[in-house]
Amino acid sequence: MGRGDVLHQGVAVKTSRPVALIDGNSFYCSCERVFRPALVGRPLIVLSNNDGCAIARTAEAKALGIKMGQPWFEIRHLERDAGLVALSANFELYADISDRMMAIIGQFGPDQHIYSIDESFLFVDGIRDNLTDYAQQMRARVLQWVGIPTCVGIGSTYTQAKLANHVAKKRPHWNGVCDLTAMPRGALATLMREVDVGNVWGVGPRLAPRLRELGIASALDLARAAPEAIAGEFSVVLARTVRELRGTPCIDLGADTAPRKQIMTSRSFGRVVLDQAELAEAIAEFAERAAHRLRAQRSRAGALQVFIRNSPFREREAPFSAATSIRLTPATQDTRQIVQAARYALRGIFRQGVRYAKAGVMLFDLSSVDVEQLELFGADEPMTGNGRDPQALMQTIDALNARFGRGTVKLAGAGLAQEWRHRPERLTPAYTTDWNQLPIVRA
DNA sequence: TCTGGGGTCCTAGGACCC
DNA sequence: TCTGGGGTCCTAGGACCC
Repeated sequence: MGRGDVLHQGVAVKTSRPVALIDGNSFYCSCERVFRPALVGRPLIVLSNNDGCAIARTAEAKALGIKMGQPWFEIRHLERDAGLVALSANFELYADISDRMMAIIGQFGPDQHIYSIDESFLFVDGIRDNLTDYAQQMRARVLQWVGIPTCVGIGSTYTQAKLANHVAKKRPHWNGVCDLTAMPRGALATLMREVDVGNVWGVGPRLAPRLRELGIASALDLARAAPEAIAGEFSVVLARTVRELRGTPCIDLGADTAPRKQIMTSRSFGRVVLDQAELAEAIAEFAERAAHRLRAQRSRAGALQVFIRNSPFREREAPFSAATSIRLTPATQDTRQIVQAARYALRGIFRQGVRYAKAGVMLFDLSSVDVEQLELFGADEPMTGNGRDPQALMQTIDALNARFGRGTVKLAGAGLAQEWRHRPERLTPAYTTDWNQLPIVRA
């Protein structure tokens, strides 16, 4: 337990502090609009990695009835019929704009928790201003400095802040900021009664119908349920949500610097893959990328999993999905060993005649490289500067790729043609991260 | 009919999040 | 014809131990 913690019914919880959740409106779409202002006011969506489905929609696109995750082929007629604009996801751009946005928000308080590419929690205790005014200053600065419109929700817990943010987004009269901590009890109850239980953070599409069957239909109903009963009927996780809705902090988001516990690289293919050799190329590529991300967080992997599958959407094909895990002993961060292990795993699960649509490699049992671990019965010597250090080769490859661009140096096994790879067709330039793609501004 | 009583560790799968 | 890619935590059940 740290400072500021208290014991609550035998459970350590944080004492309540007002916390704000700031997030970008239709974040990916807003990033695109920064560099193409002509898109402002038009219905716009950003498509998933495979140009497969909509993963971000502007208000105008939502008004056309486009759902989150809706397949592109179902809505592409709107391009012609309703002036819809669809762009391929430009994650390089979004990540860079996210960094800038988060840095600005961080100027408004020392205790910021970046939760996703477009969301961060910021503790706002000790602010002398009215919190709504403070949040409006934050929105104004983010909008002016990076061009991203945002909304802010403020509550006594993360779950309340999420609820407030949801309300701020949905109801224009809040003007983008909703502060639950400033509301009288009665007004808070009225507001929570109007929020569907399915919109509560932590209640997904499985739990919401089960809750409604029990007569728990709104956020208020859930807040008024007995946590013990909820824990029994559902889970301790949902019971925490109940307590959080009531204003008792129960969720610990952990440190932003904590390394990932698993690293996955997977892709749907641009076309059907039948051939084992081609599948092996893709697996090698995924393993190489996963290994790179592994080294970036200074970890080793103690195990690896490979999975392959056909499309779950093709009804005339029997569903096929196969996966296998193998141990990496000793744990490694060497691309060559990881690729070799992944190829070996593939040989164990490959089946001829399947029309493969997707594959992936997952690394887990991760441990820090900063803790030296030798194999108990192995002949390993500690890796010192004797010129044969495998880590040195990996560092050199990573450094070359960092300097000259991803894929400059890679293992031959990943293939050069990569016909399985999907080529995005509607990709905007890397406006902010590539000298050759900087937008030209004429005075 | 009756068939111990704890523990721990691991894994697969389910729920959620963005 | 065409349907994303990451992550987290928790639970239940089996293997195994004494």
